[in-house]
Amino acid sequence: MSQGALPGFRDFYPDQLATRNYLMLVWRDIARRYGFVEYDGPPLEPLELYTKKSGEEIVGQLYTFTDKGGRQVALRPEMTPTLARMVAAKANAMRKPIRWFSIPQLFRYERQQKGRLREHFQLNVDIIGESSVAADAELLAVAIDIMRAVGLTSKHVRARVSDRRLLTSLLVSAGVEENELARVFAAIDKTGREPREVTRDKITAAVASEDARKSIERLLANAKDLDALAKEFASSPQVLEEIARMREYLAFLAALGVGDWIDFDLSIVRGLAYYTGNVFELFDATGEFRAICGGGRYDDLLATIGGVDLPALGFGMGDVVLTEILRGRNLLPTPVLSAEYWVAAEDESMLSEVMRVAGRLRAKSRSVEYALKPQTLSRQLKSASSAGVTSVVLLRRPDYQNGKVTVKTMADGSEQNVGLDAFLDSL
RNA sequence: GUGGCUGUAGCUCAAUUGGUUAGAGCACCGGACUGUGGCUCCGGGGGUUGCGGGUUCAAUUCCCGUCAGCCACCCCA
Repeated sequence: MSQGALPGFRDFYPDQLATRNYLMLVWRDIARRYGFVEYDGPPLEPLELYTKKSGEEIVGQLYTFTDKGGRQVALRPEMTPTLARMVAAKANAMRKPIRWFSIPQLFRYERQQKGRLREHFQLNVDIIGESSVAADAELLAVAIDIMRAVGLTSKHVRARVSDRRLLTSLLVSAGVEENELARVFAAIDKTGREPREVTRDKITAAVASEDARKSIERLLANAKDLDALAKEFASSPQVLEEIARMREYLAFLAALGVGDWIDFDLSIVRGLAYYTGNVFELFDATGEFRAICGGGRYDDLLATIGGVDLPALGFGMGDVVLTEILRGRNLLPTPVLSAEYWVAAEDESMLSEVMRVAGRLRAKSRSVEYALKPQTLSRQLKSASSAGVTSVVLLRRPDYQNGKVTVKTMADGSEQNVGLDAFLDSL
């Protein structure tokens, strides 16, 4: 075997690149429909851009090196810090809310596995400078509309939504102490993926109060039932306020036409520490794939990174998992990699005439191939056929001298003798 | 970082209890069907059996290591 790409990195052969381009086309189109504009930043950033937010431990998962100027640099593992910097630099000058999206290639030095490589392309969609619930609904609608655009339905994909403010108010109301919250969050985040006993053990370890633990049990039992939670914890005004916010969010999502994709699920917490409010994930309904997309509100992050205090929310959607799902469901379009026309000549000495005709077709924006070496007509047609062109423009010496060519449609073999000029004008 | 499974041509797979120059289909290139493709037939290129050691008269086949891939854990994009 010859050596391939580095582990976790991909070679994109033409058909694979066509798939990637297709996805990006959809991403750009849907983002555009929602009024988002595209930006980009450098793939290489100062290391401290990432350590400032996440601490030193993240360095182990970054591609880092010292450049020739002695700077510590890293290949970007996520886009948000770059976004924060760019927005912060011109925050005052920009109309709010800012609706930006980007499709960066991101890098992470980790053991690769299904749906997760060391490099991927990720759509990032962010709204900055708007704290209203409508913004949260708008953001999630973008992600769901992308699912629709690639042919997935609400049966295939579910959006699970929650809100850390709601979860926090519920836990506080249940009697969990401030300093216990983080560990309870972590335990709840894993609820769907590990046995109930493990979750219970973790909560027992994290929470001192017996009563609080019992409340958490009831809370988890009703994690997908907003009405039940409202009833159960009706004594807390804080909880009721948060539930009202969630109801408004769900109502807005319905108004945006994506209501049937949504499942309320309090156990969605998301690993990233910087989420402050609404959080959501998009999952394949069969559960055999990783999350397609994840995001939420991070109102404090811009102040931390960029030094500008603006509320913000966003999501990331990677190309790897989405491509796997679409391939599994046979929803990837067959890429068209063939030229439209093949110019052939009956007479092997007519190569320069072939070139002239090819040139005129190309000037008409048509994609054209022809045999680069002298070949029999039989061979040329064989090549044209295997190249997959839809039509062959055939030159015969006497006809061509009279300005005529034969246009052959490969699908049915039909031929038409036409004037070259008229044919070109018809394109 | 931990553990399990796997590794033969570009792809999908063969190769009798370890036994002679590792085969086939598809793909690719070319020829024939005497200058209009898709069919058919013929031929060709392409493998130090992932790599490195070991056991053996003999290793694709057994053992060890290593690399890579897949899966799970960890962690998250």
